[in-house]
Amino acid sequence: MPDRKRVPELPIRTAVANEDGIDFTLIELFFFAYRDFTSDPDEMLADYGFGRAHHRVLHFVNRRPGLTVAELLEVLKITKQSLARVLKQLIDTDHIVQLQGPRDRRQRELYPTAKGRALALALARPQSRRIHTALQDVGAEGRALVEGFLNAMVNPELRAQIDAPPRNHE
Amino acid sequence: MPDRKRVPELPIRTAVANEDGIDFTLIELFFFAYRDFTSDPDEMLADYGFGRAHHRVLHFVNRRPGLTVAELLEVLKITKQSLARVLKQLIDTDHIVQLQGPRDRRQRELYPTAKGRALALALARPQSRRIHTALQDVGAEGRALVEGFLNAMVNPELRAQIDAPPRNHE
DNA sequence: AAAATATGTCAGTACTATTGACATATTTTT
DNA sequence: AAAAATATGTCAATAGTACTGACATATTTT
Repeated sequence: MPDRKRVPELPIRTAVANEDGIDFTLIELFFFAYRDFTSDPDEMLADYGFGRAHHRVLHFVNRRPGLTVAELLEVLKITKQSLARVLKQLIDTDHIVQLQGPRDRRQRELYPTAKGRALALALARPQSRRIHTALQDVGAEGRALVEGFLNAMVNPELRAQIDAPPRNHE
Repeated sequence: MPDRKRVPELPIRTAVANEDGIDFTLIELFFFAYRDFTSDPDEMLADYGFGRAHHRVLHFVNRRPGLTVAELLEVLKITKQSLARVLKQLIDTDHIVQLQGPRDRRQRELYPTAKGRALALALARPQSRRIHTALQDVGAEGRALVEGFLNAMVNPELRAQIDAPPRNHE
């Protein structure tokens, strides 16, 4: 009868490389790049008692002023319960205002205030600077290519949403 | 005497574009790209009762077998209390084993098991496929450029860490 | 008038992260 | 040899972001 006690599994001492056609290099780089990309605004947000979720809401409300709560949930892919606390805080602190929908009065259109616009720009500034620097390192023709790459990384179903150009409202 | 009651802030109805030299397009794309990039493994991990943190630990232990707990904390930039639960679960489920450091017996070297290696590869597969497809859309010469871009997005202090090629241990 | 929709809210839970405090084993310094 | 520093582990409390499920209200559609 075999030993049913716990046999320690054997350690594998060889590193995974880019084997099996798996691109570990870019997987890892993407992780580091995104982490550092979000680190600058994260630090600034802490001063307001805000987190990354507030940034995202603020970003999209500034990009698509007048979007409804439902549209925002759709873009962010979160539930309304998750949004509730964050949105309430942004409204209470006068970064965002809600207006009753003109056609459908059940809807709440979301707009940034001057304060909310200013914060969104302040948060985006270091991120944009980082991107700009990274693109310089890569040559001028790189921008279109990087944009194409990032775009192709997004699920196809969602691309329509993204391509929708930010519009001014009413 | 001015009204001290709450005056509703005025809504701004114009969308932020890529004004002030701020690259909102790429900021937004980077957000969507990373979200979808992590969505495939996230779904798989749910089947194990694991989260994204488990994935990251598994990834780096497979990439740098034999790294110590302190080295792992340094790479992930989290605290040992955050790591504790996740690492314990991975050890209890035989995805990772700990060996006493040969030189310094206080250290715990972390190694993947066959099971842990298999899971790491399974999680990386859809991510790699996504990257591969995105690169195809962008042309063959694009890969080096994308790698350069992502690399330049990382904080310079950390680049040494990344460039350290995954090594086989002992 | 009834059903569907848009929003808001309450309650409970999970995951990942934090800080602070303390314990143990081991190595380094004095 | 004793003291200090280091590597790891663990306990407790807290925060931020997310989830599901349930229910309430106002409004629009059927």
